[in-house]
Amino acid sequence: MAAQDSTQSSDAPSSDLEGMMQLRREKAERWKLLGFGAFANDTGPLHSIASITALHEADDAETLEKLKTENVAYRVAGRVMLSRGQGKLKFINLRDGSGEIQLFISKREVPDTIWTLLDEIDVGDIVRADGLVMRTKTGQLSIMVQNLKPLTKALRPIAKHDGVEDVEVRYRQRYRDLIENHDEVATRFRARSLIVQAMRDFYSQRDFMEVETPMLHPLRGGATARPFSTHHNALDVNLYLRIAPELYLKRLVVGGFDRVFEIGRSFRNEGVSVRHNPEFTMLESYQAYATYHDVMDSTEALLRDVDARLLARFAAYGENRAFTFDHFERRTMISLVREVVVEKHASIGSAWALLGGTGDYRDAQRAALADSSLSPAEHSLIKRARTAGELLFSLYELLAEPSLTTRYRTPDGTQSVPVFVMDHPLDTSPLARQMDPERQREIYGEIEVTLCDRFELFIDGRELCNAFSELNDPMDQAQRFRGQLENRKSGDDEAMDYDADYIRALEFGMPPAAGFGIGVDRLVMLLTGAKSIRDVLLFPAMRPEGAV
RNA sequence: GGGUUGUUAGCUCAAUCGGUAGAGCAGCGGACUUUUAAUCCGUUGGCUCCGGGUUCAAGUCCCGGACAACCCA
Repeated sequence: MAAQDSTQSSDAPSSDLEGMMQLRREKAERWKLLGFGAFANDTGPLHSIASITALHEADDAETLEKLKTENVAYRVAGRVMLSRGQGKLKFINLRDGSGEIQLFISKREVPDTIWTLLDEIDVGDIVRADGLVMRTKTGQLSIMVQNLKPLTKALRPIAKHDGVEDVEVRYRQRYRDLIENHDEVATRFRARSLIVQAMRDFYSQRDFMEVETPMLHPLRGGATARPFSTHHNALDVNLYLRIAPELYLKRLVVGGFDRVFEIGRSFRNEGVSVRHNPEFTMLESYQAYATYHDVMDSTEALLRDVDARLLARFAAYGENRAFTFDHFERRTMISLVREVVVEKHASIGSAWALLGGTGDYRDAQRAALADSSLSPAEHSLIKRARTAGELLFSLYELLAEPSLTTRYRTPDGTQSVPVFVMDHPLDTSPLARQMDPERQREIYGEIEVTLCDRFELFIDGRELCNAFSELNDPMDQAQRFRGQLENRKSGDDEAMDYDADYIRALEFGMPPAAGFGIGVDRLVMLLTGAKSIRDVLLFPAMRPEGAV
């Protein structure tokens, strides 16, 4: 080929990264010599690849031959993912946002300029092609190219298979991860988008209104967690990034929006792990004139509905599930603790009337501290309990919660069954409504712990949802806020602030209501089988990169 | 915070007891008109994560650091 003698000007090595990039820059220059821009943008209207394959996947070669004579032409654009030559033929796998199709290029069928141009097209480049649909001898649906226009030169090489595995590169350079590990990664983020859309639809269909409340908060509230701090210069005020939208959403319920929900980011200034990212997405909903039992029902409906929508589009995520949505267990926290204590920690059980023994929570606390099957760290958490409720909660977290997955399974033992854990101690739930004392007496008899109308949902070892009937008594709420301040004084830096405006809102009267929160990232992890939260966040938090 | 493991070509990975840093793919040159990770011939490419040390000799051993994964708290 005569052109090459004059154009192979580079003496850079053709194989290290800098050499490859240099060669690609030179190829971009040659696009210009052939009359094309290296970064053109006038593509005109295009057909999506998926629409073409959907339309013609059933057509046999003969039918397509006929279409060819009728000049049914298509114009597509996308990234060159694979390319192979066969003498005067060239095959290119082209991918756009909708799918992939093969381009069939014959020297006979394209202008000479285009045939020459093909030498300057690399895997990774973005091109536009015009042509007719056809089937190759082997039956592969293809576009027989009549014209080709290069659109964007990729200066960096991509791996055509064996995509990058290093998780650090995958998270930092997500664009590259999406290209090279397309099937796994792009599919999972499409699934995430669908899941969020399905949740939105679920609430919209039930007459919930979607709202957006502030992310910059003057006070810490709505959850117990360490916040990020920032400063507003013009107002000269310190602000926190929200740790939860809860208190603002309930102000809206006061204002008469009986059903609201918000999907959005919250921020917690804590460590990163496979289950934690400093910014994460929650959905919170509030429904006036409902109780936490109503919300349990709608939670089951939500999860089944969202999952059905997901599997209708991405069936593969339904295979080999570690959990089921066919059946949900509802268990009280006290019964869960009793179960475990009776089986494995009899000394604690016999020490506390609540769990079937004789004494009060201090006796149980002493028994737990003497229980040598518990680790020093577990002992220190138990030691910290200052009330019967706090001790119950600690025992639940330490003894009952870890075994939910193994304890509650389908009859054949293959899948874990979701468990609603109900009726938490009041003193660990500063925004929840106290259980009606008569009702508590009916269910539990005379017990040492004051309970509230709350549940958390656990699925396959993960806490997914948190919900309660809302506390709407302003005097009670004010007292709980004061309790939080006491906790702060005694060293709890996750305690909430006293929110006087929220109390004022409650003084105008909030209808009885139930609220609900679900971790969207964790739900996506669960439904798509992701092991790390970083696999469901497009750009997970990373330590800043050194030199690029 | 502690422990374990890892970091070698653009990508995926080798390298025995401390003894010349390799392969496949990608790239580059060539052949090929129905390929599917095409094939065939030829070929280029390395600050072995960074900094010290031991040694005639270090990807390999020692010390320190960066980053990551996993486990524990």
